[in-house]
Amino acid sequence: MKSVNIKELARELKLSISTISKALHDSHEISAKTKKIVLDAAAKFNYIPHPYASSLRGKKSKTIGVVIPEVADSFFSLAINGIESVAKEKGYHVLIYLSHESFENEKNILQQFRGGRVDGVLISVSRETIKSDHINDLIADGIPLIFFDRVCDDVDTAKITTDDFESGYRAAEHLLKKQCRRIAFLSISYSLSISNKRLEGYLQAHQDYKIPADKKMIVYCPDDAKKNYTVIKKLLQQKNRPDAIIASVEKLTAPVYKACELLKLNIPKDIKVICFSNLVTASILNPSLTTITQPAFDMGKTAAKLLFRKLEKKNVSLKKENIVIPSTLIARSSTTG
Amino acid sequence: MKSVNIKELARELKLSISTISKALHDSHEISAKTKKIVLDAAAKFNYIPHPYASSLRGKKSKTIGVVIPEVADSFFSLAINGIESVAKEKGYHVLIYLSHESFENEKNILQQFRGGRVDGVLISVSRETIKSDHINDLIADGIPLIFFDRVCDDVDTAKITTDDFESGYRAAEHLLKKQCRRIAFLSISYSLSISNKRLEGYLQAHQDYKIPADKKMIVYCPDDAKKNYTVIKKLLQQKNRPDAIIASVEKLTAPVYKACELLKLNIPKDIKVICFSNLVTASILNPSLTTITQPAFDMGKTAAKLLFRKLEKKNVSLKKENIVIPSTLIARSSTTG
DNA sequence: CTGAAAGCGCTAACAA
DNA sequence: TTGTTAGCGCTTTCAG
Repeated sequence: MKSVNIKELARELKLSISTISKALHDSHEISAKTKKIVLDAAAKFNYIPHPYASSLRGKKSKTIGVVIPEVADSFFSLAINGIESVAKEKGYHVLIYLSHESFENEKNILQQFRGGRVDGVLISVSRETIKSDHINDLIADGIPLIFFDRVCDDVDTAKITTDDFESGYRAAEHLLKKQCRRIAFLSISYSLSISNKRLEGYLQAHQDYKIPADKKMIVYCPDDAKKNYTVIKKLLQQKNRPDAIIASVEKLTAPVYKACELLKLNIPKDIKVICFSNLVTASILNPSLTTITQPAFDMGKTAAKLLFRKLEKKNVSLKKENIVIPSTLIARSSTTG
Repeated sequence: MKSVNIKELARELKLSISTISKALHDSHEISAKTKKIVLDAAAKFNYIPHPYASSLRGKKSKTIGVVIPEVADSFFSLAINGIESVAKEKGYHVLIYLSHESFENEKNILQQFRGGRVDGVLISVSRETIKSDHINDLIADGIPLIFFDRVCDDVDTAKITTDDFESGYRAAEHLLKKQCRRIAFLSISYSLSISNKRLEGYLQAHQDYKIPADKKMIVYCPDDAKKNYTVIKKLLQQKNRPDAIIASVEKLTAPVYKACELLKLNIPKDIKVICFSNLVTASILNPSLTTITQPAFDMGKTAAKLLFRKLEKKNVSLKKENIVIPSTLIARSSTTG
């Protein structure tokens, strides 16, 4: 049956629109009897409030915006699951936007948010993002925004991250302890928080273990599977080739394995591999892959929870809020032996 | 700078609200000079129209709803990419809802859509969905809805699918030609369109090749990784165990590989495996996995394009519209030898 | 070419 | 306890 609006419902019941509205909101100024009549009729006539009318009136959209670089990635899809689980519980709706790793896209998306489409924003910035005016502008407009995973350090708002420095350290340490001496680090950005912190951890481990880190072992990979394959192949073909690889994101797993296969480099004998990854298939790869597994679902969930806390209570502050949820190194065959 | 609304902009320019609105919409009744003044001021004062006010007035939300069973799945995340690519081009926003394979959830989500939150819907139904009243109700309310991948056959609206029957056939044929005689088929639902069509193809191939298909080889897997593992283990432990497995969805890959590993069954020597999968890692699994790869991105893109065609021209009909985009069998080591 | 005014569907202050 | 009314921000007749 066609659904009906509040006006039609009022006409049907010969009650005023406001009585209906109040009854529907269980207002104390409405008698129990009337409430029941209204509720029954609402069900019967299939009344569904127009969300945008309420939003316009009430200045809240019951919608949050989520901005991520891409969705075809285990980390981000699991994070969405976490976000969705709490949004659903709170009766909120989730608008998802993909920056596709482009700063320009990200800027346009955030600009749109300033019109009132969303009550709050959860973002993991693009690999290109170095300026943060677009983010500060949004926050200045009164839209609460929380970073998860990929943050802008210079923006003073809540950040949900994992222990990137420590993870980078542990990854390098794991390999150094296995006597690797030329550990390549595959980064995806010169500016990205996660890349840099993971890299710093990697460097610190080298320092602590008194192994010099070769600048040539730090390689930047573009956002293009084929190009990455080429870059990695070149890295592995140089005369002083690495004896281990740390790939800082999941996307790099396949090109690394492929390149090793092509060059007949045995993992782990000729070269050891660790990836930052949430791939379910890590354990059934050939060979099974040692991973730094991030708490993707939890990070999304935590970010969303905090956002809703802010949305529900005006006086909650997001400033200086920094939650770090640790990642786990899971050792498998790609670094064994 | 704080963004401004149309009223403030009007006051600022000493023009009427309606003039501003018309100028912003490039109306022919406004002089070029005024248009320029308005546009400049809009940029300067950072005017962003309130989307919900426009929606309320114009009866269109510029938003589409996407309902999928889950997002942490290569097929669906790639389909989202396809959908998003055209939504972005059209200036539409994408609300994503997860049914988590629950009919109840799906029903609630669609019920919400009846209030005017979205202009159109793209859906891939849950594995539990057998009734389709919730879908017909929505369509009856005038919300265009298009199925992609998982459809309800009894609903007369557009459906974007892949060639499930043929894919099931090809998968079975591929294995039958390699002398497999006890091919297990791992299904995820008794009712789901994709499961049934793939299964029918599988059965047809058996018939064509004059190989009897054993009912015991058709196994239903729940939506739970651990339980699936158990189910598959049991399947492989029976005395007359299968010599091949067709897994009808990506999620089943890991449990199949794990179970084989545990039972020391060599893939492909002891048992061959094909999965319906869009996993990027298929080619680097141990052994590399023969897949039926679906045109996920294209399916999402095609579904979205058709929806927008409908949204843009009222006279487009979605009835009897059936687009089938073929899948590809990619033979790899899991079925070789 | 520009402006006044109605109204999209809803909520809430104020009246009755 | 119920009803009247104003107005959220915008678009769109209709007048001027």
